[in-house]
Formats: sequence, structure tokens, C-alpha cells
Amino acid sequence: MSEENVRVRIAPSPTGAIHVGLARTALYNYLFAHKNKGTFVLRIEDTDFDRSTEESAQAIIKGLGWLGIRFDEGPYYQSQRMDLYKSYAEKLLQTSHAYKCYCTQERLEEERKRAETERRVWRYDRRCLNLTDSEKASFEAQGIKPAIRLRIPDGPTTFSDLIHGEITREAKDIDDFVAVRSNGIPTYNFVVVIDDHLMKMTHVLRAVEHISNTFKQVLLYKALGWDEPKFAHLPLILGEDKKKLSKRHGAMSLDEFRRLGYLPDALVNFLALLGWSPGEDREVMTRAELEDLFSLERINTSNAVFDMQKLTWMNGEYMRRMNPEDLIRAFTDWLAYTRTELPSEYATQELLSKAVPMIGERSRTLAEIYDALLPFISDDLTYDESGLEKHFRKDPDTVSQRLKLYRDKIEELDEWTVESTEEALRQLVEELDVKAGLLIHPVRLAVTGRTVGPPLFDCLVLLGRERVLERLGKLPR
RNA sequence: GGCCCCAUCGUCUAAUGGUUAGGACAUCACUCUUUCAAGGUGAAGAUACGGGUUCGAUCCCCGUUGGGGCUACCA
Repeated sequence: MSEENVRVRIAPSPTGAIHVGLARTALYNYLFAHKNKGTFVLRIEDTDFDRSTEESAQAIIKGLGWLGIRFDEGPYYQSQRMDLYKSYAEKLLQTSHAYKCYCTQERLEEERKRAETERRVWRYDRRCLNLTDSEKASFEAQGIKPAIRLRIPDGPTTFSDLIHGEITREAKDIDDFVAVRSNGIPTYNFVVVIDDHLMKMTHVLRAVEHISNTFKQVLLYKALGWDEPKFAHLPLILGEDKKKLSKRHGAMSLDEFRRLGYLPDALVNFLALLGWSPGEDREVMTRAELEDLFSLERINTSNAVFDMQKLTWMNGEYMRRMNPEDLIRAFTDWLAYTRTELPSEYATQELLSKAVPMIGERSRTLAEIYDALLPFISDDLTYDESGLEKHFRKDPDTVSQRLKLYRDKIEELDEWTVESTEEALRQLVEELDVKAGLLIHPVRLAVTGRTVGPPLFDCLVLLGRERVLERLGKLPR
């Protein structure tokens, strides 16, 4: 199924860190646009002057850029389009679809609270709906600036959602909401309609939390005599606690994922699968495949819990499929992004080019690579406690003796290679008539401080003879 | 509280008015292996409940329960 001249947008409010919910919504819009050869627009909804920051707007653009989500138009800033909105408010007033409201916020707040304690439903009581001219004049004389409210017409309001089907709400359940604040700044529900119309949006894909706003917006489209776009309300991404993602959920900002060492492609793939599935048991997909397979019809109705473990698994999949050069670049980019300095003495390009692919094979995030790299780029070893317990403390004298024997053997080696160091160990093992593991494990522990890592003899070569001899002589207790 | 949305393994999901309800992550075994990771094999694990409709419902309808969202002169 292909749509004609698709135009979609994301319209984030720049009021904080960009989190994965926004990223997923952006991704779906982006995929939908690409799939239909349409246009993807970014519009910054900064009508809340108190909370909006340019910094946050930039972070959103950067964050999406990191994910490889590019837009074809924008960013448009609503704060720069204020003049445009005025005439439409005026028009609503003239056609009696809206009215001026002089109620103070304090009074409304009070009423709301009272209703709450009395367990009554509060809705604006339309006190200002039928104000006479003289009443209005009196308020104006007192210097009270009016807000503009939309008059919700009687009867049910229905819209057809591409994912949920028809959804209806009765007029009594919709508030005469404020379209223009008393300070003259229009609100989200008002400008979103104007901009979506003016920008010729054909589809609005956004999270289900906007369903209740949609009724207000549909009414606005009607009042202004415009056709509405098609709506599709996406399921929410929930945290482990099954609540909507918010600031409370710590590691959920894009920046945080980047710091933790996740790859944008892996995150995109994972996010795509949160609320959508291509069927046929497909999971790991390239971006091109994603664009090709994506369709609104296969978006789910129910919310999805963000499963960090699965993301981590998928990230590992991507890391293992990367070629060495790309992996090294991703790793060094990550170092730069997190401002992680490597000790220059050992952290040479040469070492990185050998070590990173080897370590990357057994890591799931870039941060894990860094951690596993530590023994090779620093002489400040910390020894794994359970490793010491298992491979050393049970019989320290014997182990020390064996390590010393191995040290003596490899000190004499003509060449320092994976083969030669292994051959030396095999010989020693035979001479001592013990299992190879009895030597391998303590040696690994002594030279890396760890019980896990790349194959031992690769580690030895990576470290170089000098450091290996040094470490074999400096035993843990 | 009111309104709205939702309901398949712990999690992400697939499927059909008739299937042994499939896959993935996670878990647990076993295997491979110098460790770890990866790989291989296998195990355990779901149609929330109650009514209908139907020859037959996980699937369609209603209700219950549960979860979620919204309930601003935020978006």
C-alpha cells in the first residue's frame, strides 16, 4: 500500500532531554515518510515559553541526527510564527466558535481543588461564555487580559484512528480549553492544528497520550472549516515499572544510551520493534529493510515495556557484525563523546586495532569494550577476587612456583608469538604432568587480573613480553 | 473519581473461527572451549476471568478484572 504525497512531522516540545519515546515516534514518522517517498518535517513546539529552551531544541536535533533520523524540512519554530496564529484566533472569535474568558488562573485553580476534594468532576464552568459587552468592558477596564477558549459544541465528537479505529467522546467530557493564553501566546492544541494544516500534513503519527487532545483538535479543524489529517496513535513505551517513560526513568535519554555504549543502528532496530513487527519472525534488520517493511497496519495497539536486556543483546549482534575498522571508529568516537582518556603510553593505534576487534567479539556495548581493554592499556591491575580464591589462594606456593617456571620458559623464547608462548606452556604442562588449565588460569589472572577475556596467548602477545614477565613476577596475594 | 486506550510466555512479539499457539530476549540444562563471549542442542514458560455467538473460539460480541494514558492559560 502506498500513499500519495505523504507529509508527516514530529513536533517535540524542547523542554528537556530527548528520550526514547520521542525517538521512537520520530523513527516511525521517518520510516513512514521514506516508505512512501514522502516528506518528514521537524517542528519545534515551543509555545510554552517558560519551559522551552533552545539548548533542548538543539539536543533533539543532535540526538535524532545521531540515530540517523534526518528530516526533509524544518526545523520550524512555533515561537517564530506567532503573528500567523493571531488571525485564526480572531476568526474563531468572530464565528463564535470561541469566546474570551476573564477568569483568573487563581480562581480556576481554586475551583479545581474544591471539586477535587468534593470528588466532583471539574470542567470549565463557562462563566464567561455569555458575557455582555459592558461586563467585558469592565474587566478590560480593570486591566484583566482575557484568554480565548474554544466553545465545545454539543454532541459527540468522533475521529477515525488508523490504529484504533473510531474513537468517540461526548461534549460533556471535553473542556472548553484555552486556545490563546491571556498573555496572547497560543497553546499547543491550537497551534498544532494551524501548523499541521498550513504545513499540509497528511498523517499525524504520535503517541496515544494525545488521543484526548485529538478531540479538541478535530473540533478546531471543524471550526476553521479545514479537513483533518489522518491520525495514528502509537502505543506507549513503558519503563520496567510499566509506567510511561519520564524523567523518573534514569537511563532513558538518548544521551544516556550513547554514554552507555549503544550503537545508533542497534537502538533504531530495537526501537522499531517496540510497537511494530514486520512478521515472519524477523528481528535484526538493516535500515533499508526497516524502511521497506514498515507499515502502519502492523503497528500494535498495546503498550510495550522497554527491555534493556534485549537492547543489549541486539547491540551485541550489531557489534559482532561490524567490520573491524567500523568497530574501532565507533569505539574511538565513543571515547571522545564520553571524554574518556586512554593512557597514551600503551593505548596506541596499533594496540587498539588489534585489541578492539578481539575484545569486541565478546562485548555487547562499547563501554564493555573499554572495561575489557583496561588491563592492556594500564599497569594498574586489580585482581578479580573470586579468581584469586579459585586459582591462587588454595595453594599459593605451588601456583607461584608454576608461574615462575612459565616465566623462565618464555623469557628465553626466540620469538614472541601466539604459537611460541602456547608451545612453551604446553611443554611445561607436560613436564609437570598437570592439566593445562592449572597453568592457564593463574597466568591469565596474573597478567590481566581477570578470569575472563580473549584467548590467553593472544593476551600475552598483545601485552608484549616485557609486561608479561613483569606481571608474572609481581603476583597477587 | 470521570473519560479514553489496551489485554498471547517474565519481556518484545507471530498466528488462525479448527495449529502440538511459532519466534526473539531473559532463565535453566547439556555441548563446544584454556576462560568469557559467540555457536549448537534441549527444557521450562502465555492466549486474565465470566458469559454469550458458533458444530467449534485465543481470535467475534458483552461484562468483570487488571494495566496504562489523559483529566493545565504543559506538550
